[in-house]
Amino acid sequence: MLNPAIKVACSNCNLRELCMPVGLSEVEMDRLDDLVATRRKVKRGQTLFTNGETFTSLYAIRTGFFKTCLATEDGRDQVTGFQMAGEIIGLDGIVHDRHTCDAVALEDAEVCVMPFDRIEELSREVTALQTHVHKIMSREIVREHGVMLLLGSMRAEERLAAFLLNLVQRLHARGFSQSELVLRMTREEIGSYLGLKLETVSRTFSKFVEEGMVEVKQRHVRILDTDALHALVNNAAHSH
Amino acid sequence: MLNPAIKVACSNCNLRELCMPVGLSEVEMDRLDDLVATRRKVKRGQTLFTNGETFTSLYAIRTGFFKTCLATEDGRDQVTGFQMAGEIIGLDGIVHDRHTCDAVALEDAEVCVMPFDRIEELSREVTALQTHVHKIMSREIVREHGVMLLLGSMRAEERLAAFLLNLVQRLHARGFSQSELVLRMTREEIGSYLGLKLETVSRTFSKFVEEGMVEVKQRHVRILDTDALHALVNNAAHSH
DNA sequence: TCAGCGAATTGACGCACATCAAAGATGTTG
DNA sequence: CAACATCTTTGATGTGCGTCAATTCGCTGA
Repeated sequence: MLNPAIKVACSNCNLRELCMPVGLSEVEMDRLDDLVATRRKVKRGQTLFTNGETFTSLYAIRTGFFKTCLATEDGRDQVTGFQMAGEIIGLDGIVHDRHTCDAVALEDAEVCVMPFDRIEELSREVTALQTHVHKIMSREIVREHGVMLLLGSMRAEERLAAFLLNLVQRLHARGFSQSELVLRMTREEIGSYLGLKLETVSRTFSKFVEEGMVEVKQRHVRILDTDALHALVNNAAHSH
Repeated sequence: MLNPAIKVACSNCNLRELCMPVGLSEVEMDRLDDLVATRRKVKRGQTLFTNGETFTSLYAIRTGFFKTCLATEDGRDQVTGFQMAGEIIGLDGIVHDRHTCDAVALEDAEVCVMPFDRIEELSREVTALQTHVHKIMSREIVREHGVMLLLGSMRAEERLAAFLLNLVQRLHARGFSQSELVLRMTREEIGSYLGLKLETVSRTFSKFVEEGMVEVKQRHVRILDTDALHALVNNAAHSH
């Protein structure tokens, strides 16, 4: 630690528990510090990587907020996820050594660049890292299952409720409020993620406000009745 | 190969190129033969694993056809995928050492059971296997991105067209016809996967038949105009 | 302070798909 | 081969969300 200002290692990073395996020996931890080749800043609106680009690295988000989205030739556009500090992005590129979606910063951001060949090399030697990589990928698969459930079987209110609860839950895990959040994305981006049009997102917010479940002021959201939101998601009041 | 009737190894398996890495040395191939602990038969309608069950192994499908589905307490049910010979299932279980969905055989099936600890152990030593495992998981992530696009932005006809094209393409890769297929799942299961009701699936099939794009006799489907189906998927004729 | 602009809200209307219902086809079992 | 359960098709009707359009809000910069 001669010069902490320059060498900022994973072992000192306060996001460590989110990105890295836990319970490492000191030796292992030292080795993992080599995973991060460089840092990279991405300005709001800029892309971290884009569809078609050669895949070389995974990225751990240090600060900022991203969306990943799929754009098809015919002009369809689907947001496939929103990622925040401590989360890993770029996994889509592994299959074909080429990214298959765009990662766009929704606010000024900084990421740790982890060359994938280095990850593979190290995870052959550090079992905890190997397991960790597998779990990260599996977690992403399970998350997407949840999105499929949402898109395939929920109504607008249920989708938005699930979305809000998921966001606060993740923010809370990072030390933020359980009930207050600032949306980094537009109504249109929320809509794309949830398979809804922006007007529907807006109307659904308004409905939640009318019913006293949340307060909404532009992108500032305060959740007043978490239970009611949970009930919405779980009760599938489709019923007959 | 003293007793090929008993010891049926990956190295002899005709699905090898689908399940296993390619370009292995003979030594490596021999080692990979140890991956498969046992075989397991699953009768039609039976589950290979279920939500909540402890995760121990990945499964390579030898014969048969599976669906994976998520069931929520409140009675929602979402088919998250259909899997055929040569495909790997069980990846969802890795994160929490517990499966998060059900895998149900849609016809009598047989799978190769590959204990995951053994996979991890071997892939620390055989680089090609390590890469392969990563690619399989990444492929699943990318596939799910595609499903999100489908569920989030396509209309019924587009969804069904995409579904049929995907199925024949995978079947073709396994040596079957490019234009004929037998659906192993019900209209309801197709609907669940596509975020539609079974009646809509049935009606959409009927529409395709009227327009001369396919022939449908119950579960037997013959594709008459592949290009028309592709056009449906790509043209996003939402337009204005 | 005000102009300008993208984002968000709200309303009116239409449509794609869901829902409800009934009949027909298929295959399984005794 | 009859009897039954399951799956599929088709029709009639309803509705949640999309579409189109007009304001309104709130930020940014001159």
